[in-house]
Amino acid sequence: MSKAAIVSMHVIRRLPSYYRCLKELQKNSVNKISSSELSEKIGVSESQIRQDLYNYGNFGKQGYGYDVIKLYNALKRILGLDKTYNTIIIGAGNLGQAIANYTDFEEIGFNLKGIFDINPRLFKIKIRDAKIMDINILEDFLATNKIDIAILCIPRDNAQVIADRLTKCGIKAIWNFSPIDLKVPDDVILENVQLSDSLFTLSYRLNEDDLFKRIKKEK
Amino acid sequence: MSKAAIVSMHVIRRLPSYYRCLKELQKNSVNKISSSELSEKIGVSESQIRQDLYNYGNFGKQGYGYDVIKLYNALKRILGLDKTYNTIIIGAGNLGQAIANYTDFEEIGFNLKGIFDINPRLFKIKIRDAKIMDINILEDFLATNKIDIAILCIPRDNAQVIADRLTKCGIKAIWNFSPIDLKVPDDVILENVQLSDSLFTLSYRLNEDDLFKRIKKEK
DNA sequence: TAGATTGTTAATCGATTAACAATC
DNA sequence: TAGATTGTTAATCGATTAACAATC
Repeated sequence: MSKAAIVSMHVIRRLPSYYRCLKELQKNSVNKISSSELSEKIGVSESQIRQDLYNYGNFGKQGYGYDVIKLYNALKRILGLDKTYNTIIIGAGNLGQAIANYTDFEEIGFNLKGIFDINPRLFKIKIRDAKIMDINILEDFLATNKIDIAILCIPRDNAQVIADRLTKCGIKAIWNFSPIDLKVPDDVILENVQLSDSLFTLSYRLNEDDLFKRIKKEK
Repeated sequence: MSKAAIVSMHVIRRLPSYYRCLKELQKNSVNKISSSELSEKIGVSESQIRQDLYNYGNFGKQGYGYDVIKLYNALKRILGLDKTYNTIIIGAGNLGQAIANYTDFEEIGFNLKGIFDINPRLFKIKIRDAKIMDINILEDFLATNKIDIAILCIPRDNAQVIADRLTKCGIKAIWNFSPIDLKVPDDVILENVQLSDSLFTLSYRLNEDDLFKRIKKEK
């Protein structure tokens, strides 16, 4: 089991798109927005937007709507984006390197402190400010560096073993790109990005009409 | 709007983890599995597994359970993984290149036919079998090559324009990695992988306890 | 004050779980 | 035949939508 959230995950997963929208509005110097205008932009009902925000407090004014800057800052705080986080990447393959190179995350406060791999040929290579290190020194590294988030980009087979080592060292959040349903302790936050699951969902939907035509015929 | 699915997306998004599990079982030469055993492995209730499968037909035997190979093949077919797909990647930045290099997708039938970018310095570079080409020839390329899925890995600002060009050329499925809520015609399938949204959800959850302590205090 | 829009409760809808008859 | 487990309907639970009082 992974840590359970207080608010429904349905709500939580909508917050980033609210945040993205408010960020854009703010950039465009819009001062004010109503839930019905937001609804149109984001594709979520206005009722749901108000209901979602209601979980966290009152950010609007009756008869007026929401002050863009105020709501933007509220969402930023709610999402924990007013803080910074130290991260490490496990696995310096294509995906690991791509994420290491993706400077957008750095800009918003996710600071990459190191990369780990088993391949000695990669050791001492630097990706931006982060060294690629031997996975064998993982425990030592974590004992002397305060890391908030471990980003797992390794093949399926080793993923659970590495996850166990990470949580044993006190890592409290794993961003998992390995195609496996990891088991982590109750107090650890696990966020999965299953690229292949996403791709399979796409191929499913490309075929759904045909599938049901075939199912109908077979009856 | 993007194309609506026949079966609930809740069900569809569980199918890949069923598929992954059955693939593993098959590899380990397990012959038989019951919904309650599957439930334990996947972390979904046995009732839900039976209910989900029920959408697509009857794959088990009363008093016995499911034949692993039979259910595996059924899921493969349901997910459309018994076919092959031609893909292109738009955007040869870090993420685009990482996906291009990710041979796992190729092995299961997603064949990369080309990569497009605006940066002339990248043209003619090959990533595995796929050339990086000028985005200006996108329309020509699509007129002469049957492409099933476009993988969008470009910055936010151009994403909608490129999506419009793709759908105008008859592309019926977009796997979108750009951090933007794209608008596509009703008959186009849009599958989003919002990496930053996923990371924001993670930072939210790292802070949720504190957040609610603060909210409580403010009352 | 009148109009607008939030905050918040109540009603509805849909997804999940429970139950059990069918049947291997 | 007895035991087990699916297929399938019914009951429950939770999420979304609707409604409207509060109030700017």
